[in-house]
Amino acid sequence: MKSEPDVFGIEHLKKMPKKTEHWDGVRNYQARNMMRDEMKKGDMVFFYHSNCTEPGIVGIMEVVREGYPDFTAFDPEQKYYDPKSDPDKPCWYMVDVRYKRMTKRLISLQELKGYKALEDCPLVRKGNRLSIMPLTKKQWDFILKLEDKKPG
DNA sequence: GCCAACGTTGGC
DNA sequence: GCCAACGTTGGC
Repeated sequence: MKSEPDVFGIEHLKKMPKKTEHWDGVRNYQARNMMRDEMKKGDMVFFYHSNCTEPGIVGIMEVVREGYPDFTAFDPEQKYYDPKSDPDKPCWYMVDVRYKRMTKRLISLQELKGYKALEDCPLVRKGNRLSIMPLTKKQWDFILKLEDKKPG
C-alpha cells in the first residue's frame, strides 16, 4: 500500500492508538476492489512511501479489519468527500491496518525494479499509479529476503 | 459509445 | 518543477 510520507507515512501509523488506522481516501476503483473484496484479516502488507526523496518499502503492517465503507466520503467538510457515495449505497471502501514493524532497511523502488523475480509486479511497471496492489506469496517472500541483503 | 480535454499520480 | 501515464468527465 502506497502513501506519501508527508501526508500519512509509516511514522504516523506507528503513533496512532493501537498503531492502527483506517486507510481512507482511496478514490480509485481498482484499489477499492482490493480493499472491499480481496484483503483479509491477518493479511500482511508492505507500507510503501511514494512521492518522496527515496520511494520504496519502509515497513510492514497487518490488515486488522476487512473492507467497510469509507465514511470520509460522506462528509462534505472532509477532504475526501465524494457526493457519489452515501451511507445507504457506499461507493468507497477501506480497511484498517496495524503497524507491525519497520523493514530492516528501505527497499527502494529503484532496487525493486532490478529484480527479475518482481518483473510481474505492477509496482515496477512504468506509469503505474495504483496505490494498492497484490503480491503473490513468492513475490512477498522474495522481498522479505531482501531485507537482509545489501542493496544493489 | 467514442474520444478529446482535463486532472491526478508519482518518478525523476 | 516537469512530464508521462493513466483515470475520469462530458460533449456529441
